[in-house]
Amino acid sequence: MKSERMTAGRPRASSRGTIEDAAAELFLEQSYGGTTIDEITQRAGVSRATFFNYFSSKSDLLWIDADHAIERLEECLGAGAPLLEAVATVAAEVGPERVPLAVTQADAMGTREELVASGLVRVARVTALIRTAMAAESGGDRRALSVNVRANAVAGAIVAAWGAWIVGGVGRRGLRDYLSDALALV
Amino acid sequence: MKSERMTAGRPRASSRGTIEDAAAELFLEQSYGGTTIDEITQRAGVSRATFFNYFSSKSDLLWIDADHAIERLEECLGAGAPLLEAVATVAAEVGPERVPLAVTQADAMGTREELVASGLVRVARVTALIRTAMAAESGGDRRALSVNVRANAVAGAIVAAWGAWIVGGVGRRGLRDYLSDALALV
DNA sequence: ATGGATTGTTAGACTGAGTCCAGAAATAGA
DNA sequence: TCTATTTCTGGACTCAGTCTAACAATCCAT
Repeated sequence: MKSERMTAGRPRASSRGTIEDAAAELFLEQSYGGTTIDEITQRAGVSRATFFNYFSSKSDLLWIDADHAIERLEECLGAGAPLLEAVATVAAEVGPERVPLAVTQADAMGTREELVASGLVRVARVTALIRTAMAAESGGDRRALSVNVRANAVAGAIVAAWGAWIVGGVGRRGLRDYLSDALALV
Repeated sequence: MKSERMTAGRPRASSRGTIEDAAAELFLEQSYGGTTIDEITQRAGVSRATFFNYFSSKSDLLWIDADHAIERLEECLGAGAPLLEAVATVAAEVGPERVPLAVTQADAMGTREELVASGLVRVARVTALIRTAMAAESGGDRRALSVNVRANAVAGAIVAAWGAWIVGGVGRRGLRDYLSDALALV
């Protein structure tokens, strides 16, 4: 299902990782807004068109780890795991090294609109996952007001916990502790 | 404080309203993604640069009414009104004609990403307002996890109620009814 | 080997959003 | 009339994102 080399065709160069590394360097040197896709691909030694073979937008680079976690959550839920268990499972996989680039860039650029918007798109995805999972568990309509309200509350708690974990205690406490605190409130 | 004509300077042409009207027409004719800012300003009989005198981005046009409501909420909260009362006050001012363009355009737009992102930016603003209001009322730290979780939940309930009001019952029930239902759940 | 078929990579042109700036136009007040 | 102030305009510019046709590297079948 993944990138198993089972078929013909030109093999991928190491493009994806190279691009990620080049971007991370440049963002630290010049900030997110100050670096262009051209610069990233030049440093990566790759053509500009290749960038869009691997990422659909520049801001995707900021959320690589978050997107990975969201995919994992989707997998767990798709495999039939109950909601809170799936959340806990994914949270356990998220180590302290997984602080997304977006956060380190947040200071350097104030609250840039594009950063906020690209991050919120991820929040919306998580919320959608939770909504369908909750509807499935409770047997209710996915579009019912009560389901929406509760899904928003749970998603909000997860995001708040994740944010607190990042700003406050990546080293001190695990993400799971923050999560259980937050989820206890809803 | 507002736009009281008290000082000198060239008076504004009716540009803002003209642009809004032209945009609304074109969005209905061609969809949001299918119309350019050039087309909007041409139909409005105004230069392209003028557009950015009145709006900071194309997607602002989709959220004019929502932004107005958010401003009102901010005013009420700034005047010292308690949170739930301020929300109710603003909700009472929102009539059925206030269904934002964004919603009518949701179908017509091929990729809804931009629409979602621009809408979520508004959600984030509301959440920020609620967070500071809640911190002020409870005397807690605005950055505390509990405050964040509860603010997210309340904001999520408001958004869910607003969405249900739009899709389900603009004509049948008032926004206030949906709001009280949703807020009762958190 | 030879020749597809398939997939990754590239160059280049193109669209459109958003920024910037210098200057013209329209007003109020001195 | 002159000046300060504000809006409006045209044009040039940067950059993200799309698209396409060609090129390169691989596998497989003949």
